[in-house]
Amino acid sequence: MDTEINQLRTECFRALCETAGIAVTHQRQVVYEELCVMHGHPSPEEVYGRVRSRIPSISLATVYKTIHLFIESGVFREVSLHHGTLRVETNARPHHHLVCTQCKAIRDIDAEELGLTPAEGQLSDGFLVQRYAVDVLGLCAGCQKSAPQ
Amino acid sequence: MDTEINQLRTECFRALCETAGIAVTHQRQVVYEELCVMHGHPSPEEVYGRVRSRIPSISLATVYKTIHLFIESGVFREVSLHHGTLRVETNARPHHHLVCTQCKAIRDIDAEELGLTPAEGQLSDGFLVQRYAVDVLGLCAGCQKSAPQ
DNA sequence: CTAGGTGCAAAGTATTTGCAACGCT
DNA sequence: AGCGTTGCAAATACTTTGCACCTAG
Repeated sequence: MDTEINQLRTECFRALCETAGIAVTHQRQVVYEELCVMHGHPSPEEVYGRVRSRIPSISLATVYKTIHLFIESGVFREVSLHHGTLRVETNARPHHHLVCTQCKAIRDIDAEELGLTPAEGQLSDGFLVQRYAVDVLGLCAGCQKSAPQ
Repeated sequence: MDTEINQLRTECFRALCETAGIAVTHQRQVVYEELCVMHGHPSPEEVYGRVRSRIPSISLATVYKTIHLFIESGVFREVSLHHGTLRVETNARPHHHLVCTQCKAIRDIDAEELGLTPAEGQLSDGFLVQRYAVDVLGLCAGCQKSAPQ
């Protein structure tokens, strides 16, 4: 029976919503619960598919709105902060990215300046490492001033 | 005068195309040259905008095709391998991603298992680090077998 | 000469928005 | 009761595709 664990999730979710200052609705509750039990990195469509089996009348737009709300509130994260459109890497030097979580600006930082030199070769499960791409997430100087908190 | 440097780029580009086994066309040449002088992480639209000032008749579709060709041939990279659609991170533990460059599959790896613990705090330019997101790019076990080379 | 490349327009996918009805607080 | 939330349909953004014509090799 998942009843008890869902009961627990309901409590957690109410608390989360209170903190974030948003309303607790049945749709949000169900999207939250389904996300909690989904593994991997589901797309809005996949979430929609599962949620619809519990709330047949829900719309995809609501799922999108809810996911965005969760991300803004810090309840969940998105896999990549720069997923919007195709972007070409024009910098040929080995480098990583400073990504501002506020304004989404991306700045390059030379690999050696960042000083991260992880192990090469084969990982335990047979994954063959080619290279590392590091996103350093944080606040750029500008956003630290404008959003002091 | 940029004439000389462009002359040089023309040479480089011909060599690149030869290696990749693709034809050298005026459109590809110009897209290549513009990408070389653009900074940051341009979108196809931005590239189109610049290229159009030199080849007014070029179509956005050609720019897309050309960018994809460049990426496949390894002439340029894309900023994020998982930019397609919004994906929700359901794994609450601190972790990073093993991304297969062949089949695009993403697997989680615990942060401590990867053993990468970079410095916290403030970077030289005032960027305030919150966390690191690492993509380990390579070939998963399956793709190593199917594409031995 | 011919295989591959281009431009156009149309189609496809992903996501957002305006608005009337509805439900939480 | 009032404002935020929902569902719908339409709009928008981004990207791909089919096809006739063109061009590099």
